[in-house]
Amino acid sequence: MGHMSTDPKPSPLPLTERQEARRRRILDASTRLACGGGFDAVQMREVAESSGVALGTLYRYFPSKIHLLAATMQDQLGQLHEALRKRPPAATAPSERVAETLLRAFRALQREPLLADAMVRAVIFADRSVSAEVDAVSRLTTTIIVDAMGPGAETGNRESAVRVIEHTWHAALVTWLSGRATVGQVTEDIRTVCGLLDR
Amino acid sequence: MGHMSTDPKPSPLPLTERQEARRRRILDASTRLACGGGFDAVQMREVAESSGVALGTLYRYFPSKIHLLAATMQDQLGQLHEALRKRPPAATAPSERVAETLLRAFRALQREPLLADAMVRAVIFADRSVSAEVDAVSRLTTTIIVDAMGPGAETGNRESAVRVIEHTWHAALVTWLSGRATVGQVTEDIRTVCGLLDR
DNA sequence: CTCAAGTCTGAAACTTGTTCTAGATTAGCG
DNA sequence: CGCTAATCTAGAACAAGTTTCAGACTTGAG
Repeated sequence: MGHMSTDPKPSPLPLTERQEARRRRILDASTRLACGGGFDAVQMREVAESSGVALGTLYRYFPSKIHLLAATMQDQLGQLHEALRKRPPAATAPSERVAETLLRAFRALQREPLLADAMVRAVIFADRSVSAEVDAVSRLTTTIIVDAMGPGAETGNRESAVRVIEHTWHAALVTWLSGRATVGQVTEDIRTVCGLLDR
Repeated sequence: MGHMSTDPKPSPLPLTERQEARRRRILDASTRLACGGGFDAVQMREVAESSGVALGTLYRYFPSKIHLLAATMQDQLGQLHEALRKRPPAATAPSERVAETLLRAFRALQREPLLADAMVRAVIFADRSVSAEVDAVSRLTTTIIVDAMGPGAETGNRESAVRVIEHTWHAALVTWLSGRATVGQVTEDIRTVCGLLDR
C-alpha cells in the first residue's frame, strides 16, 4: 500500500512560506479555542485575532467556520494516522484490529472532548458547499480503517461494511458528545459494528 | 408490545385549545418552509410570520431553531409510525423486516429531501441543551425499529445492534443529503447493517 | 364582573457568521 | 529600483438566531 502522508499538500495553489505559516497559526488557534470550549468557542473573530490575521484573511484561507473546522479535523486525523502507523494494532483478526484502532482513537478524543465536539459537529453538519473537505476527511478515515484491517484482508465486497463502520463511528461520537450515550455504550457499539467484518 | 402513539402528549404542561392550535400552526409552517428550502429556509422570523405568531411567542414554544426542527421531526416520525403500523413489513426474518421498514422510510424521505435535510441536520447538530427532544426522537426511532423486528424477536442482547442501526441510519442519511453518497449506497448500507441482527 | 397573573405582540437590541470596501503591504518582474 | 497585481488589514455593514421589554390581550379565581 502506497503512502504519501508526510507531504499532505500537492495542493492546487502553492503557498509562500509566510502563507503556510499563517495557515498553521490559524489551524492552531482553531484547535486551541476548540479545546477550550468546543464548537461554540471557535468564533471567527477570535480565531482571527488569536492567530494575528485579519478577519477577511481568515475567510480567504477558510471560506467558512465549517471549512475551518473540517480542515482542523484533517489536521488532527493526520496526526492520529501518524501515531497509528508507528504502533499498529496487535490483534490478528481484521475486525478486532479495526475495533482496537477505533477504540484507541476514541480514547484519544476523550482526552480533548471539546475539540472532538467542534470537529465532529462541524463535519456532520457540513452541507454540499463543504463536500470536498468533508470528503477528504472521509477518505482519511477510510484509509485508517482499511490500513487497520491489515494486509491480509481483501477489501473486495466490504466497501459497504467499511462505510457502515464509519457511519457508526461518527454517529456514536455525536451521541456521546451530546451526553446521550456513555463511553461504555460507544465502546460496545464500535465492537458490535466491527463484527460486520467477520463474514 | 404496548403502544401509546395516538396520544403523544401526557406532557408536563396542559395547553389550551388556542395554544395547541398555535403549536400546530408553527410546526406546519416549519414543515412547509423546510420542504421548500431545507435547513437554511427555516428562518425563525419567517416561521413566526408564516404561522401568525410573534417572534417572542415562537421562542416560548420552541426555545431554539434546533428545538423546533427536532419537534418537527418527532411530528413526522409519528406520522411515519402510524403509516407503518397500518402496513407492516412483509418479510419474516427480523433483519429483513427492519431493512424493509427503513428502506420504506428512506423512500418517503426521498420525496421531500429538503425536509429531511432540515430535520436530520438539526437532530445530529443538536447539543446538550436539546438532549431531551433528541432523546424523544431517538426513542421513537428505536420503537419503530424494534416494532419492525416483530413479535418473535427477543430484544435481549441486541440493544447495541439496534443502536448501531440507528447510527447508520442517521449518518447514511447525512452523507446522502450532502451529496457524498448515492441512493444506492445508502440502500446497500442499510441492508448491510441490518445483517447485524442475524446472529 | 373584576382583578391579578400569565401570555402574546411588535419592535428594538444584541451576537456571531459572513461580506464588502478602501487603503497599506508584499511579491514577482523588468 | 520601480511598477503592477495580488494579498493583507482595519473596520463597517449585513444576515439570521436569540434576547429583551413595554404594553395589550386572555384566563381563571373570587
